[in-house]
Amino acid sequence: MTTKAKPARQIEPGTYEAYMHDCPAVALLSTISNRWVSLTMCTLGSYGDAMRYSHISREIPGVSQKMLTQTLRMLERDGMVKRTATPTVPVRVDYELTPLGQGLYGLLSQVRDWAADKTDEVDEARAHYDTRKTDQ
Amino acid sequence: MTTKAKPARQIEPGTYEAYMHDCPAVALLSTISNRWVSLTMCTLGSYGDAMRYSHISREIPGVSQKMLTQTLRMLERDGMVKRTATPTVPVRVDYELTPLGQGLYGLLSQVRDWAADKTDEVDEARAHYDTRKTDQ
DNA sequence: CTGTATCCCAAAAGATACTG
DNA sequence: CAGTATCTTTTGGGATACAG
Repeated sequence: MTTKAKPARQIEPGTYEAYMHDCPAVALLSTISNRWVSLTMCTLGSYGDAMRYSHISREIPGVSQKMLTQTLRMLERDGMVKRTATPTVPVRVDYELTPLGQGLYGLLSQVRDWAADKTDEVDEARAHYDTRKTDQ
Repeated sequence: MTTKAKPARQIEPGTYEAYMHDCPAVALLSTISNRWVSLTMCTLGSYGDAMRYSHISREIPGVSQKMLTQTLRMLERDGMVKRTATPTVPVRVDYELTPLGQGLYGLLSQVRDWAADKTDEVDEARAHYDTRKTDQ
């Protein structure tokens, strides 16, 4: 039936293959690996306290109201963010990281710091790449 | 990144505000915070050696050749990945992480492991959220 | 103030075909 | 094998209006 030498691939637990084919984990990683998600998590996490909607909005460069609301909803649904609405007039809504969200923030903040630290190095690599491509 | 003119706010260095308004770093963080970027980096990093194009392609669930090529190009340009073409027939191309890329992988792998570990907890949070929203 | 609801466009991504 | 080129579809995301 098959002409392939290896019809069924065995994936050993704990190997690199185990990660990539663990679809639920890949799906969650894909969800986290999103521009507005990481910026929102970093904003809430680095402030370290509950923030009002308008405050978050001001702190994230270029985010639209639609995307911020959408992202906060998703993070709330995933249990990363706790939303607290105070029924004053006008209404006041605060967002803060849950313990789960704080755990993720601990990792994302390292990525953020890495990015800040390596910005120059990456810029140089880009300039070098573009120069080579233009020259030849 | 920001198109609007910002009022001259005073931002103390080292504060949480310093991070979010350091636009080059935010831009780089936004670039990294991408589904195919993180999956590609995790695949290359966890394999720990050079991988052929077709090998990478097989290891990333659902990636199209267009997106994989585009992502690898971007990572190469940013200095994260080294591309080596061997002019055999047919051609053989290998990709591997640079030291810069390995540094980032060290952080992304932790995010990946976190995602694998917290998948169940996130699923529960989603189920709880959806139940509450349906009931009321 | 904090949203929700539309409309709409641009960009991202998938599918397919073709090539060195 | 490892792409490139082109086309189509889908999604992301901005603008606007409006409501609790």
